[in-house]
Amino acid sequence: MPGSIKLADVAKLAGVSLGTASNAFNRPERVRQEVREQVAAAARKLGYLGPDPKGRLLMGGKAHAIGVLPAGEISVAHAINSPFFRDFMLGVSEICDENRANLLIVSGTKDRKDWAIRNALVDGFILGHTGEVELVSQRHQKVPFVVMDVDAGPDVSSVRIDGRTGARRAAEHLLALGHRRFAILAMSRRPVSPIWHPASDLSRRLVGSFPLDHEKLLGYGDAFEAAGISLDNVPIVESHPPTGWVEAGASMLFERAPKATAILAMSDRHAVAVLVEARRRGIRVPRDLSVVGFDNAPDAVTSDPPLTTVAQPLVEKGRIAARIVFGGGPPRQDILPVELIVRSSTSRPRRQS
Amino acid sequence: MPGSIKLADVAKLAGVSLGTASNAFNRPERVRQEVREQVAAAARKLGYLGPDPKGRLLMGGKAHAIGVLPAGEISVAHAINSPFFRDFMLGVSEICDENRANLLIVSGTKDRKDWAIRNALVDGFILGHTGEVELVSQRHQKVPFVVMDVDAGPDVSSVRIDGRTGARRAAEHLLALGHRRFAILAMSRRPVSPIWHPASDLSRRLVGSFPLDHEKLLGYGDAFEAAGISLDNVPIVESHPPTGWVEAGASMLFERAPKATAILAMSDRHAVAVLVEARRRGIRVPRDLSVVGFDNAPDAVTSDPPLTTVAQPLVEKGRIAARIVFGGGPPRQDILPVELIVRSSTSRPRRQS
DNA sequence: ACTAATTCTTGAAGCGCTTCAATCGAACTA
DNA sequence: TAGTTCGATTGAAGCGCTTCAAGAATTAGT
Repeated sequence: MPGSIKLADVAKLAGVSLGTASNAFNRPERVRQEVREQVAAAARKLGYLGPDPKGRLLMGGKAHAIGVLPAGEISVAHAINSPFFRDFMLGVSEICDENRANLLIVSGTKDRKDWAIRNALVDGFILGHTGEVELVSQRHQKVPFVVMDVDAGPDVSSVRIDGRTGARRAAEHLLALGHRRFAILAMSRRPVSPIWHPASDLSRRLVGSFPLDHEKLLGYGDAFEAAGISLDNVPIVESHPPTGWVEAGASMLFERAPKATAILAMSDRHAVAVLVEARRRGIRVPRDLSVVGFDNAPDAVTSDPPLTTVAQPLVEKGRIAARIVFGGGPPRQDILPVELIVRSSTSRPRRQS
Repeated sequence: MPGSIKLADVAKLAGVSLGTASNAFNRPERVRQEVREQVAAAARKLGYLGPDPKGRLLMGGKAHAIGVLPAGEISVAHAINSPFFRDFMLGVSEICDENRANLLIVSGTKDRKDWAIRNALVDGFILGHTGEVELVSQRHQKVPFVVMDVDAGPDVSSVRIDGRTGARRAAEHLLALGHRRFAILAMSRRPVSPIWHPASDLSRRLVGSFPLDHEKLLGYGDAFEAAGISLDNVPIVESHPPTGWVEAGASMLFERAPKATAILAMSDRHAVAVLVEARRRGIRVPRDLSVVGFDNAPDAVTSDPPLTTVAQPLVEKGRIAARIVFGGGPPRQDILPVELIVRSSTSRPRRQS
């Protein structure tokens, strides 16, 4: 509404100065009771609901909100739809509640994120693992922020997990069960259709991945190597969960790597896709095929069969990240532990090798 | 950072006026290429990332975000955890993405909501069905808003469902199957332990409910009446889902209304709690007990057995609400259709009456 | 070459509020 | 009564940016 009442109007009607009116609202104790009531009365009469936050903000005020940018180029809708994100946000929102702050979810492609980082009205940011460009620009921002799942150096707070160890545990588990023929369903962070990587130089393997995804690959490799298997001989399919192409990725895996007895999936979302696709093809898990996921997202428990997976403390991760943003202390780098959780999607292979 | 660079600094270094510098960023076409580059260069040199949104905001700018206040007194964490809310938010976020806006989730108790409504930096609000006090104060706000699931009169936009009809369909379905002994697990919006309503005056039945919940009660009543049953003789337990007391509510229902052959649950969350509690007690659904939910939230499909429920178009509801906020047209009141979906949680009662 | 029509820039006036040094008054000494 | 105190007000100076009328520079028109 144009010409809406402002604090000045209230002050005038109450017969006090602007400053006093402001105090009446924000520091009542500094204003005589009588005057306070006059101001309140004037406000009521004019239908004034209190100082406009826009004005307050400018003068060094807080926005009472922190922003979260999900990882990768995904929409808010996709983010909310992801069990991983949801658990993470649970932790974040818990701390927001504690700090009486709101939660702003920002999304979209890189361009849009850059824009958002500069324009969002928040007191701090939690950045889903994001490229260096954004990091650099962040440096100059005056709001605290934390990056997830990537080491951005000692000047930047980050919270991540030991992905390499986690992935190694997953592969070791399968090796211990006797598996020797593997396939990997890898994470892509870009919205493209599944990519088949038959056997090639490691460094050129994942095209749409983030550092964490590479770490996982290395972790699988660590375990393989100890067992005398070369990661370079393990087929890989890379696929992007939010767009729903992950089922196609699982399908591609079955088509092109039919001899694998065990599949290492870089997320539970990927693993569930394998489960679904396996059932569609009449392949029984874990009898005919073992599958191990990553994250221990909520759907790892509800899937059929429940997933053997590498658990990361998603909720706690959210809490820590949010605390860092609110706390605003010196930069710190947290690395959270991971843990293999064995459920029912893995077993010995039917016939050795 | 105190003393951080501002637009004025950039302007000075570039040797142009403040106004021109502003235009260089916001309306590049109005500035000569050469000058534009000077400004850009100056900005780069100073590490200036573009106009601070706080300043922009004041001069009638947009916050590029809309706020969502979940219904009832719940935390952001609880809200995110609710499948109902998630589906709804999916629709909202879709429209936010379209409008390149962010999504602010506000939560908490009434006090905090009032505060948030006045202070959140957003261009509009979606209010989970909320009491009149908040409505009234909203009237004076200058941002567009829409209320969910409650008719707030012709001056206020609202989106709701025909809860009464939906509830009637649910009860009619059970009646048609031959059920005569019912119990209702009702919705409470307040974080209190379950409340037992044996048989009393209708108007005093639900203590922590919202209008929609009352509508549902009336809908059940409509069906009962047509079958010669009085709603007043149907036992009711009222419970609050977010706090986890809903399982206790289901349990209370089994304790105090052991003879019911069918349970009408006001949400799928309630219905699932009944399912869980039934299994715990060795009561088989639908053989020994029929259960019908409400909402058709995601978990209605994944529950065991899948729920017979009254579907409401949750995602679409979110879309419509968000469009109203962004569209900002004249107030409108939408009523969305509901539809009974029969799955496997209902069947004929084992022995008549 | 000179005026008319354009395109660019400028400077100043806010946007709505908070802050803070300075002022005012009244209650309190001595 | 004059001199202190101390809390309650005031007034003006911003916060960082956008806007807009008005002026300057450039281009077009004849």
